[in-house]
Amino acid sequence: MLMRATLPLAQAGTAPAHDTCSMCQVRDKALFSVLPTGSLDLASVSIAHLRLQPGDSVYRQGTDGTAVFTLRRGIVRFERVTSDGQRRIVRLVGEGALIGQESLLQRPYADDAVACTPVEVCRIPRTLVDEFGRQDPVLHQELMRRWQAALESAGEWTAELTCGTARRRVLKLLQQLRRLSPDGSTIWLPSRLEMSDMVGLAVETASRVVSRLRREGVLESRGLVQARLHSHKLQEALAVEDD
Amino acid sequence: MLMRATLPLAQAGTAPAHDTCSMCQVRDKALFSVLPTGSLDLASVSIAHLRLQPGDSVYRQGTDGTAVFTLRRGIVRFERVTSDGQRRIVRLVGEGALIGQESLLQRPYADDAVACTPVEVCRIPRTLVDEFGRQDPVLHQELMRRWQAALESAGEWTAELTCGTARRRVLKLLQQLRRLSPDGSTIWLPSRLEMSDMVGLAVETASRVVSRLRREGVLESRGLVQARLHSHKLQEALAVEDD
DNA sequence: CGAGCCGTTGAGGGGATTCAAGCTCAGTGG
DNA sequence: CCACTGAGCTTGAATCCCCTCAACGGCTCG
Repeated sequence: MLMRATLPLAQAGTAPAHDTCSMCQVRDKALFSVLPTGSLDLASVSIAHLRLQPGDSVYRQGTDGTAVFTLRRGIVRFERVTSDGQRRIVRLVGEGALIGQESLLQRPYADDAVACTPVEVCRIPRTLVDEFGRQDPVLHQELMRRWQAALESAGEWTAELTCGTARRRVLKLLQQLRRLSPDGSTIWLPSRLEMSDMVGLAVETASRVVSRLRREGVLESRGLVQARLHSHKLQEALAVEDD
Repeated sequence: MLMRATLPLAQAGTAPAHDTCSMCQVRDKALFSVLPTGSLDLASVSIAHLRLQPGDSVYRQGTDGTAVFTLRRGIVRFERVTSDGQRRIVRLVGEGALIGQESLLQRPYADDAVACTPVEVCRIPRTLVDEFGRQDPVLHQELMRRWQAALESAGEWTAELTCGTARRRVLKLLQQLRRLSPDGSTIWLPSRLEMSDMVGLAVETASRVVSRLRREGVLESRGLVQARLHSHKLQEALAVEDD
């Protein structure tokens, strides 16, 4: 539930973050990709590398944020509790995403950000972003791009995942999950409870739909949290559903 | 005080804005509120003031945007068409909002932006924002704040308006509409079709719920598109609904 | 090995949709 | 002046999809 170990990369058995920023695996997707490589030596010092297990929070809604996070690996969900006490998952993000941007505006975090899969994030202090921002205004441009991407993704979530039949919603969700998976065909398969909170259905309904999709060969379970997804069958099923 | 603007979008005048920017009625809410008053004389020249009727588009999804808009009066909705051909309204904004920010990133508009009520907007060319941004970096800060506000509002829309019973969704929608109304008790009452596209229900269901709320005294119609809303009864009804 | 969690499946009921018919109201033209 | 028309709102009846309640099996873990 709480943030697990704040393991620097050094303790995790790899080289210290110090010299890894400039050769980061998600370097080209990350926030600082717009900066010249040289700047990153400076950055590495104050950036912490964290690992989280599924269910761990990156941060909690309402907390005063002092850092943004770059998602290096895994999937993170944004969730909040509605006024009638239901949990709703309002968006998912994958590798390369920047999360907790509101902290740059000195606002409290708007949602809970929770690891869906094993996750690695880089914790970037707000002050560091401010500093780089003063030096190189192009960083602001990049930040705005991130915000816009988040906004568009939120719009699509609302439009595609919150209406239509149970079957269609789940199919659309699978489509989303495929986009978030680095691997093309193996996806993270959320628990039925998580799925139900994403698409606004009862747990049992989600289970029924998934079971049927499995029988139809759209999906093959690979353990509890992974599945092999047959994209063409998915598209077929969606095409039928969409008329 | 208010200027007459030309009706058709294409030939909307630029001239009259000249002396109004610095004494704009939404000056303190608008994007340029962060700039010193003096700067605005410059701004007024290229800013056009437009009037739109309900149903008119501010801009269309996919269009290459060259301008952002400040909403001076009225309510604007963002809508898109889902892959199965349904229209979905994903967010509403009211007075003082900045819309079409994606144009600042030279991205096409993400949704259709449509006037819900009679609307007045100021069309601000991208180049003008760029220019001010170079002069005064605080403008970027303000833009980011706007993006974050939009994102949070989108999150709440998804969380509160897309699940639960029909009655609860409509009640929550009324709550939103009250927030968007300058007047505390008289709100814009969307058509049943619009409501159904906002909360993801059938038109008939929306109609049934609204009729019942009217019988219960939560709502009193004032013509076709306006209603008097009894806030305390609304809160009561929501409290019951939320357990 | 029992407890607890999660997933699955069945049965039944309820809320929303669908289909359909009137209704009001504004605009139109005879 | 008023019938005619069409669009939007309302309401009824029947249907269906999803929710709720419930039972059961597999799995992990103490």
